[in-house]
Parts: sequence; C-alpha cells; structure tokens
Amino acid sequence: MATIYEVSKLAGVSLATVSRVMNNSGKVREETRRRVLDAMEQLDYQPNSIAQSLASNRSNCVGVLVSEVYGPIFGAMLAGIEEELRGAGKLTIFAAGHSDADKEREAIRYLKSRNCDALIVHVEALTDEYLLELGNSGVPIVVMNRIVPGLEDNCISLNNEHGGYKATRYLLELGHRDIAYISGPLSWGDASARLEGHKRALREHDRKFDERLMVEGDYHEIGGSNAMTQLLQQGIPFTAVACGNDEMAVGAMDMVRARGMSIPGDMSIVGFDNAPLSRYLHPKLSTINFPISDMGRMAAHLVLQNVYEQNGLEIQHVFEPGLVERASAGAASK
Amino acid sequence: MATIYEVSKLAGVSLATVSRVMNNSGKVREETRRRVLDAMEQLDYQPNSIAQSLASNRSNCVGVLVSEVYGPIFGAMLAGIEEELRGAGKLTIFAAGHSDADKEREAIRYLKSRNCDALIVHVEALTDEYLLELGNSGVPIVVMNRIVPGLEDNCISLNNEHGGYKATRYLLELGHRDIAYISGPLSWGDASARLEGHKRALREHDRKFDERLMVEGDYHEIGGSNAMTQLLQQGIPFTAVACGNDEMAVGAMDMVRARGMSIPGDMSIVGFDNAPLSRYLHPKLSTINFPISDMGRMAAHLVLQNVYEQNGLEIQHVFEPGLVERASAGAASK
DNA sequence: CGGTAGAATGTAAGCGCTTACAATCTTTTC
DNA sequence: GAAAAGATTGTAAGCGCTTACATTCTACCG
Repeated sequence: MATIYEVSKLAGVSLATVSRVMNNSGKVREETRRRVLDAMEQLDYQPNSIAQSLASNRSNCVGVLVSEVYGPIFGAMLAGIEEELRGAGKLTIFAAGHSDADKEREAIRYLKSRNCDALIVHVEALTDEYLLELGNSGVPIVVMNRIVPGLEDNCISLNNEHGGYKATRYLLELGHRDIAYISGPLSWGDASARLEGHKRALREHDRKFDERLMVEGDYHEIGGSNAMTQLLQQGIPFTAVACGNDEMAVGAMDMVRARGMSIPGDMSIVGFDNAPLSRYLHPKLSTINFPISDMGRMAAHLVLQNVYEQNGLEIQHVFEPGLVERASAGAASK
Repeated sequence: MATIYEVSKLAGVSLATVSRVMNNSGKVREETRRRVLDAMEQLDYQPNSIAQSLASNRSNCVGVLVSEVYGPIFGAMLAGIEEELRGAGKLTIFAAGHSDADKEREAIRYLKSRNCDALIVHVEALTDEYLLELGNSGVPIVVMNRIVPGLEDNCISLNNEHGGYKATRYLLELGHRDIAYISGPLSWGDASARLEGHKRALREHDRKFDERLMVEGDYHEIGGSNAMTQLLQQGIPFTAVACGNDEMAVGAMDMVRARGMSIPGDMSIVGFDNAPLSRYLHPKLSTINFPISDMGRMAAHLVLQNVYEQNGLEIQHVFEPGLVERASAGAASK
C-alpha cells in the first residue's frame, strides 16, 4: 500500500501539501492539487486511517451501544445510524449491553477504549446519574429512547405517552368501552409512559381506568399470553386490549384464539412498535409505529452536528408515534 | 487519558517494559510486573488502541460485508461474528453490499481502507474471480455461503442441496405425490442448489420432476404470491409446495388462503431458512433451519485461527440444514 | 572471585499521518 | 519598482505505541 510519502515524492511536493489536498484544508494552488491527485490515482493511494486517527486525535468512529445486536428494533436502529454516518465517512462500531448494568458498563468501557469520537447509547439498566457523568466525561454521547435530565439536548426519544394514548383512543373510537391493557415492565420508562397514555385516553373519553384490567407483562410473547390468560379468567368483560408491544400482542392473540374467540370479532387487539412480525401475524396486527430507524438516523445527525461540526442539519429530539391500522382491531359489536 | 509514558514513570520502568507487561510478551520479573500493573490501575490506564494498531501494523479489527445490515439472516450472522470476535478482543466493523456488484466492491474498498486484518464477506454479485483475487491480495478473507474454487478452505457454507432435499423428502414422506416448487433466483447458487435437492428427492421417490410445477421467484413475499398464483392457475393438481425461502412461503400462504383453501388441509407448505417470521405465521411454518448464527461464529473462528494464530479451534466448512417441523405441512389426504 | 550465559530492562527508531510555524512566491500598493 | 500583504509550500515535531537491538543484572560455573 502506497504511503503519503510516496505520493509526495511522485508529485514533487511535501508531505504537508499532500495532506492538505487530502483533507481539503488550507490553500493549495489548483495546478498543485491536480498533480497530487494524479499521483494518488497513479499509486492507487488510500490514506491509512489509523495513522490519520493517531495524528489528528480523531478516530472518525462512533460507538453504538444497543441492547441486542440482533432483533428488529436494534437492527433497524443500527442500520439507520450506520447508513447516515457512512455517508459522512464515519465508522460505526457497536456493542451489546443485554439490558444488564454490568454488561452495559463494560460495553461502554470497550467502546471508549476504541477511541470513539462519540457514543450513541441505548441502555436500560444504567442510571441517569451514570449517563450524566458519562456525558460530562469527555466523550460526547447521544442517549436513545429516554430523556436524561440535564442531557435533554443529547436525547432522542419517542413520545411513548402519546403512542399509548393513540392506541387506546383508536380502540375507543371503534366503539369499545371496556379495554384491557397489557403493559411492559413498569420499571421501564417507556412502558409506564405508554400506560399513562392509555389512562389519559380513557379519561378523555370518560371511561374509568380499572386496575383489574391492567396486567404487567415482560415485553415477551410468553408474558403476553400469561397476561391474557389472567385477564380472561377474571370474568370481567372487555372487548379490546392494548398491548405494550407487538411481541406481547402475539402471545395475547394466541391465547385468545386458544379460547376459541375470534380476532377481531370477539376481541380487538392493538400492539406497539410496528415490528416486522406484526405484518406476518394473522390477522395482521394493528399497532403503533415506532420509527426507530429514523431515530437512529437522527442520532447520527446529532453527532455529525455536535462532534463533526456539520451544520444545517435539522434536529428533532422527540418523535411522534403513529397509528398503523391493519386487521386485528375492529368496531365493537353493539 | 493516561499514556504509557505516565505509567512507565509512575512504575519507574521504561516504555518497553510497560508494553511488555501489557502484551504479555517477553520476560518481565514478577515484581516489576506487579509495579507496572499497579501503576496502570492507579492511573486507570487504557492503552490507546489506535497507537497500538499503527505501531504493530495490526488493527485487531475484522470487516464484515453483508447484503443488508438489517434483517434476520444478516443480523444473526453479524451478531454471531461479533460475539465471537469480541471474546477474543477483536473489533467487528461492517458494511452493506446490497447485492449489487458496485456497492459490494465499494464496501470492500471501504473496509480495506479501515485496515481490517481480515474480511468476512457475504456477497452475491461479485464473481468468483474477483474473490479469488481479493483473497490473494493480502487481506485474508472468509467467504460466507458459497464455495469459491481455489478458496475452499476459506469458505463457510450451508449444504443447500441437502436442505432442498430434506424439505421435499419430508413432503413425500407425508404422502404427497404432486409437489410444486417455488425457487429463488436461479442465478444464485443457493437457490439452484436447493432446487437440485428438490429434484433429487423426487427422483429418489420415483416421482418425475415436472417443469411446470416449478416457478422461479425472487426470494420476496410478492414473488411467492405471484408464483403461487401462477401455479394454481395452471390447473395441474398438486397438494404441496416447497419454497426456496420463508418469505416466499409467506406470499404463497397468503395466496392459498385468498383462494379459500386451508393450510395444511388443502395445501401443505414448507419454507427454507427458519427465519423468525416463520414462527409468527399462522399456521406456523414448517421449514429448513439455516444455522446462520453458528456459521457466523465459525467464520470468526476461522479468522481467529488463520489471522490471529489462535489454534485448537475446530473448523467446520459446510453446515447441515435441519428440518423444523411445525404446522404448515400435513399428511396428504388419501 | 572473575567470567559468562541468560534473564531483565532500557534505548531509540519507527508506524503514516497532521499541523504549528517558518520559508518562499506572487500580487498589490503607492 | 520596492515594500507589504497574502498566498502557497515546506519543515519538523509530534500522536502513543511496538520492537529490534543494546545494555545491565543476576546467577552460576570452575
């Protein structure tokens, strides 16, 4: 691999000049630039990014911490971030935190050791304090999916409350009066915000929130079916259920069907996330869209702006979830 | 961030000694090692990986080229590779080739410019010749999902023929006599191998392969439903269909249902890949398992062995697909 | 106890770039 | 046309590490 030195020799200029044309920094006479560019081409020169990083103290690399590398949400987020950063010539590296405080800390340590210029983190177990400290420790960070007090300008999140609200309002507008709710783990901010939205929708439609029609699940399929079993066994009538996420909706649907009820005939169901699986269910699941890929892109914009001084980018901190009407929810029978 | 220099000063030794204890290279007296380790801890020293890379001419980084970052297959592969490499202290970076020759070349160029020590590539558009050349050009490569003549030892692939065989054999054993096949694009090696397996199964059960019961699809849902439409319109009777992948099976299932037929009552269907979506379909899709995550892990082992001189790793070049029985295929009615 | 092999440690030259600062050319000004 | 200002280019000192080679210790030999 040719080095900058060989290019400079071939072009008959100094190292500095070659570096200048590479980085478009400083003034270089047009003719000189040509010569350098020609030499580069002739040698098929590729700058050594590692040497660049060392010399400039910039790795041009941003680290992304996700809960799972795999899976619809994180995959989509990662893909969005990567695409956007690549366009700007930045490298994306990632690590998985598996929703565990130790692993998340370890992953952050790992990413920092790789000299990332910035971190985009989607963490669940770490505290706000830790993140605040991290944010003030030198590495610029962007926090996904939650709002850390004191770091608001570096957070990208979804209006979960509004999403929960929309799901239940949709059901109410379909004429349902008794609506159950299967929530995610309430210790997680997003889950409780979604539930709040559900309650507000009920309130605004003069329906009382009935504690007994709310079950806390685990965001997984099994939690959804368990929750549905529990709801059904109580004997309290309801004709629709809003779920904290799509996966639990799957479990709930299975259970409903196992009881011989039809969807949406006997029971309307709406999910949350608009995960790919929601399109494959039968009937296709009505749900709330979680534009995670766009949010990833936006996080990338944020670092491009804050760290790489790219400006003119519009930043949106809070995203709005939208209703996706499909077939799992229908009008309430009179 | 502390540097090696500060550590050496605090420990009262030279740079070289610090470097030696860091890398466990060369002999260092136990007591000296202690002192250095203590100094490191005291300063919360983290070696600068970039400087290490530049000095050692090793980036400790392997590049992965996938077709799409997102999606079940590549996400799983990426996750498998990353996990394995991380365990060995190696960094994984990735780029997407989008099954396009230009983009794939560009992505490879990009990964090379990041000084990867090795490349793991899953490419579809690039020719064997290009890969051979790449493999001989300095960067060690591992090729996923295809066998490049001359590079056999660096390929990790699935026995697609056997997978196709198993799918159809399963249907035959269920008593089906007339079995249609919806193939992926036959220009792709995996698709044609799967079809070959189908043919062999037919042959071994004394059934003639009927050209008219085979339609070439595009590996996408829409291709599956189009293919099914075409098959159904011909009026040639058949009671089961094997699909080149799960996505096409989804399309096919939709179409079958749209015609008012039941699955598996009127039509048995088997897919290929065992993608996550297959579990969410209704009925759940019987399919052929594609252990892509394990294959990713194996690719990581291969580079660990070949590039990072780690030995004692067992390498398996060809993986066997297994049948996953679920509910979309049933016994043929007599 | 001098000599010597081998272990432990230190010295210093890079790795391929960036970037202050210095040096040299060109223009412009009057 | 000489000086001043500005544009262009060059010089060289790092960036934080690794590593070949040189040096110094230590232990053991006869």
